[in-house]
Amino acid sequence: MSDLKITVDGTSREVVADTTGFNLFESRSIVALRVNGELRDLAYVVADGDSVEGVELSSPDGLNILRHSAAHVLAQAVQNINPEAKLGIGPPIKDGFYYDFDVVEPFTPEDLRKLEKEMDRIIRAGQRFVRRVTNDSDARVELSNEPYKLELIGLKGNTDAVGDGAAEVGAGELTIYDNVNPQTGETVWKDLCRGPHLPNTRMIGNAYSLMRSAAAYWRGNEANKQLQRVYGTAWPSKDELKAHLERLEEAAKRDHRRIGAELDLFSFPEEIGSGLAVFHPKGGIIRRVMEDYSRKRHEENGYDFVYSPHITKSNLFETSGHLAWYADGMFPPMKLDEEVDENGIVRKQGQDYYLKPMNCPFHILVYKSQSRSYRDLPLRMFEFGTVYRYEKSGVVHGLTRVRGLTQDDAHLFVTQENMEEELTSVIGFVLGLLRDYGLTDFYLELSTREEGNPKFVGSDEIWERATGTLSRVAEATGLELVPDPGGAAFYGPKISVQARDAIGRTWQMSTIQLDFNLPERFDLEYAAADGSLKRPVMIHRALFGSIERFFGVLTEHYAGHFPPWLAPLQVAGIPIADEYSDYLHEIASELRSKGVRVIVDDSDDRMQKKIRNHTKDRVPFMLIAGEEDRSNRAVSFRFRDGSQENGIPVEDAIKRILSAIENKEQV
RNA sequence: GCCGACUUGGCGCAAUUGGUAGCGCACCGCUCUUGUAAAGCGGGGGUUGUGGGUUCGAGUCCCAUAGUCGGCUCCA
Repeated sequence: MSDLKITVDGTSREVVADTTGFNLFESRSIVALRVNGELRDLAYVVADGDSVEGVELSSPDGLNILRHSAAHVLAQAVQNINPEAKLGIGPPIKDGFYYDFDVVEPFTPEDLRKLEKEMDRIIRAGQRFVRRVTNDSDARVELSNEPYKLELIGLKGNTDAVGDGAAEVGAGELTIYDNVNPQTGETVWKDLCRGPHLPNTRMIGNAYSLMRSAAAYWRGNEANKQLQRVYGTAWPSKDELKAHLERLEEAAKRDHRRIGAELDLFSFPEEIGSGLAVFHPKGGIIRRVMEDYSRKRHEENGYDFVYSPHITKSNLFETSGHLAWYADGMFPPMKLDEEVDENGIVRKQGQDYYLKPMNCPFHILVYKSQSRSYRDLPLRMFEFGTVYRYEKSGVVHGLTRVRGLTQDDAHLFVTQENMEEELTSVIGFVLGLLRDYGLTDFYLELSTREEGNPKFVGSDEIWERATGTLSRVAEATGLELVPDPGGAAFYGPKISVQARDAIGRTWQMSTIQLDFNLPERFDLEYAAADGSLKRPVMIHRALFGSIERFFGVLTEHYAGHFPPWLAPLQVAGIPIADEYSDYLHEIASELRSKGVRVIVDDSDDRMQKKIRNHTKDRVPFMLIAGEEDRSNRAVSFRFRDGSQENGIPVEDAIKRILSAIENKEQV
């Protein structure tokens, strides 16, 4: 028997024929192989010249294999319980997996529990995952009862069309995985699948859980039938599963909708309508401080402040093109009917008025209100512009997806020559301001046009120039740059700033869009130095995106522990007993005279109760005073995290508070 | 928009098979008041999202509608 020369984890080895991954790796944490760059089952029989690496269960590839194998077990469990269920696809996803099924009755929570029991049984049975190569025609016969799998076979090789189904029918050979009973050798279940899988079901272990079920369109297309999707999570160990569930719990505690109610910041009265928020006094303070600071910074950076109405006749959005592309996303028009006199003469023309979904056309009209010269440019118009968008009922979500929102919107009119310079300064401005609000970890996304999609208007040449400019500017920041093909607005490409919050989630924040299209549609001009008329370029940018959304993101980022400069109540004075109220009131008036938001809690509650109340309210500074403090003209700090500093001289305490506010420090 | 679940006093929750709506917190009143996350007693407040229907009788069943939640699709 001739020896084969292979490389194992970078080291050359000679092995006998029919050697498999099982022979090469003893560690049970190796669950699959990477052979010449391709993932394979451990049962793969090595060939001469192969370069083989072991895939650790806890590696990203290993976790995907674990989760995808768990998805197969789920599918088997579903079909064991309901043989009529037809299989969709079942890929691994972040933290888990899902599998789609065509079933008559949607899954209930009780169904999920039953399915977990059945999965346990399958896992304990230690079924082997056995790869079998097949071909289109054989597979079609074998899977004649699985219409969705048949459809995928038809798409094989067309990676774009397969989409999430790549786990089933990726490039290369068509394969079926048989689940084999290790005792009898009998195939108990099978699924069209590219693999690889764990060697057997037992290795899935018990660190998995079915999380929820929901409907999902077949192959992600709204025009297709909805299948029932079951989501699960799976981990190498019970501890990791527990940690994951705790992370979900932590995220739920930070949910801005929950904190918004707890801290009395905002609400969505049913009487007003879905996606329409009211800000309560405490939320109002945070919002006003956010806005005030933004105004100040815009003023310092050469922006002009403009104002525009909330409604407009339809022609404005016809010219801009928004009505043609986004009429569905706009509130329907207010129709003013034509009035005709008794002779049939039109006395008053009929008109459609729309709530504005965008501010740009209004700013354009300001631009057009006079002849512009190159000396006027760049012209930077800023507005807290309130817009209304008819978001589909199913997508409205807290403050992050609403139907009425206020954008911190600006439109910059620049010459082609200074466009790049202006973009560079805008992005610096944006990042600096976001940092002031406490977000510090960013990356950029460059959204570009999708070739051939008619949604994108304007010439190829213009798109290339705009995209090239944005990309140079983005690269110059030194931040990580992620491409987003097809993500551009219909009128131009954009850079968006993505921020990571305190628990590592990313949020799309600011967008900066370059637009050659609207200036053309509105026939914008300026007189160049040589006297000729030229077309300016527009830059659209919103820094918060929408104030509502930014408010929501900051709430989750801080988990309601807003830094003192934003906190609705900055200082709460808590006397040990009634007798010390006056002393605290004295300190409070001094703070108040310096603009600090402060109260003294002289309610009937015990001091312990007051500490509890103001801690729950996330008040950054609690000032406690009793005899000891008063006689030393001092005060004791207590902070939201329970820590304390006692006997601080009043003057120092005041300085400390003022400086934290002034410097936007977190405490 | 689609699929599913949910909707009980300000908030969080209870109400066996359809049979007179309860609790905690909060609120109001009184009493109490010294050191770091809930003092005690008493009181008021809901007809169960809204509109229909079934029934002798509905918070509990049916239909519609609004809103919320979880997904899918979408996000200028």
